[in-house]
Amino acid sequence: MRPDADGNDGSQRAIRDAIRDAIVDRRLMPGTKLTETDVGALFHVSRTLVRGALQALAHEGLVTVERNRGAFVANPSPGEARQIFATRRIIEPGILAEAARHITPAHIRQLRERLLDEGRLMNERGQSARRAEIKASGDFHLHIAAMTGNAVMQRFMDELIARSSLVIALYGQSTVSSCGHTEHMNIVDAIEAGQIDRASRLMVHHIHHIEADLDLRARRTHELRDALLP
Amino acid sequence: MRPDADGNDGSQRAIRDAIRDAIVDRRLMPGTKLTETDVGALFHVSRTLVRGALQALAHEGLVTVERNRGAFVANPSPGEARQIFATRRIIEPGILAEAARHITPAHIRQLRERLLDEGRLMNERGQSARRAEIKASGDFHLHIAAMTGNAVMQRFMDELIARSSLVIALYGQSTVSSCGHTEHMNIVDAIEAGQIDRASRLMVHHIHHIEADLDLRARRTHELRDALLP
DNA sequence: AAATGCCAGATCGTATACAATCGGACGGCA
DNA sequence: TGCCGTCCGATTGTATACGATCTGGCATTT
Repeated sequence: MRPDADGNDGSQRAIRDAIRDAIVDRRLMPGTKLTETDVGALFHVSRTLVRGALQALAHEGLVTVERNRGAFVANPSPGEARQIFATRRIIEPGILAEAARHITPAHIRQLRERLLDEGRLMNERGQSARRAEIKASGDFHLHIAAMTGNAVMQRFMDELIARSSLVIALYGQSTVSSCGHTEHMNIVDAIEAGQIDRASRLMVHHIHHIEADLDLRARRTHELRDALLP
Repeated sequence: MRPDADGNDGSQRAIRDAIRDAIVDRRLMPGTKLTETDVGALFHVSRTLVRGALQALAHEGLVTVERNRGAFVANPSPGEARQIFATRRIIEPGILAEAARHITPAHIRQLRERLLDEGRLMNERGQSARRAEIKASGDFHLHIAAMTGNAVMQRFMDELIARSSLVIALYGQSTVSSCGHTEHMNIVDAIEAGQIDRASRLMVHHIHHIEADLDLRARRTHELRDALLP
């Protein structure tokens, strides 16, 4: 089911995924220049493949490309961040309802296992634990999307979650809100109880809470260029 | 080579847009091979730019790329078509609600003007009129999405509408349903009356009707390759 | 000293070159 | 005749070459 319909073989795909992971994991800071030659040297490939990967990432919104200047790790503005979460609030309740129609007890079990891992991560401290926590939190939403069996939707969600992770890493307060985990649990409970409406409402609130835990007022840019130019 | 009078990075974008329009307008039949050299010759550019454009279109789902075989105009399966419309049914009611919060009388007037054009096209016969009608119908949905002021959402809708147009061109019956136009009018009426819930319901039904007017049972492929391989 | 003009290095945009792969045609063989 | 293996042209995948453009520093001017 995954013979790469994109047609891109390992090389370009591998580069794209590696950079994406690095961005989402925040090992690459927003605004970082992604020089084609340098990236190519790291992966032992030519600029051609790197360019392809960067263009794909630009399409996903994780990288911005400026003509004759190059590619940079995306530095989403607060406005962009709000749009991302607004989009999620529109889409995800619908996804939940659709997923509920296809759900099996096995799926529920899978979700609960995820939640256990999530809970474990929550109790750890440190950078890497926090990163893992952000990732796990996103995976929860992706797993629900996967249950719809709708590949189109799933691709949209992939993009939204990746960009959300970037935004959270950027604007998240150091005091991580621990309510996300319990909210996930509540959502699964509601799904299992067949209370889809309630689950959808919980999901909307949950996304609201994620956004509310960010500090979107102060723009954390020291790059005047993209602070002044739109 | 030529400093493209467009001013911006016109070359690759121009090629991509030209091919996209051709696909959505159905001047390029699904399954048509898009040989890099040939396309490049048409636009007087090298394969490099063509490849970029084709990869971008592949990302949008309008083109499929098979490794070592090349790019083809997408030939969406009935299953894919259903996923596209299912996604629209999930997203568009939410878009409608969001758009309603930003709407002004000027917007309503714009929508009504669109509808007049649509009505005019409906009364004409012939291939090109039908194509224009499909396009106008999609534009209606895109305009509503634009009113949300949410660029993320808008990009998703761009993709969904483009793919929908392709699907309609592929699987649409020759007897075009004329109810789409009146449904659009009813939706605008509901929005103007402030009955957002009703408008959303109408929108869902409308999308259902569009899908119901397709013949998604018989796969119209004579390409055994992609009929047999998943 | 501040501002301006100019040059050089770095980096990108595009074209082209070369290698890898595929698909069809041709011819041998049962 | 029909089938199968082999070869060749066509097309793609990747790398490299070369001109265009930007950036930053240095020298010159006021």
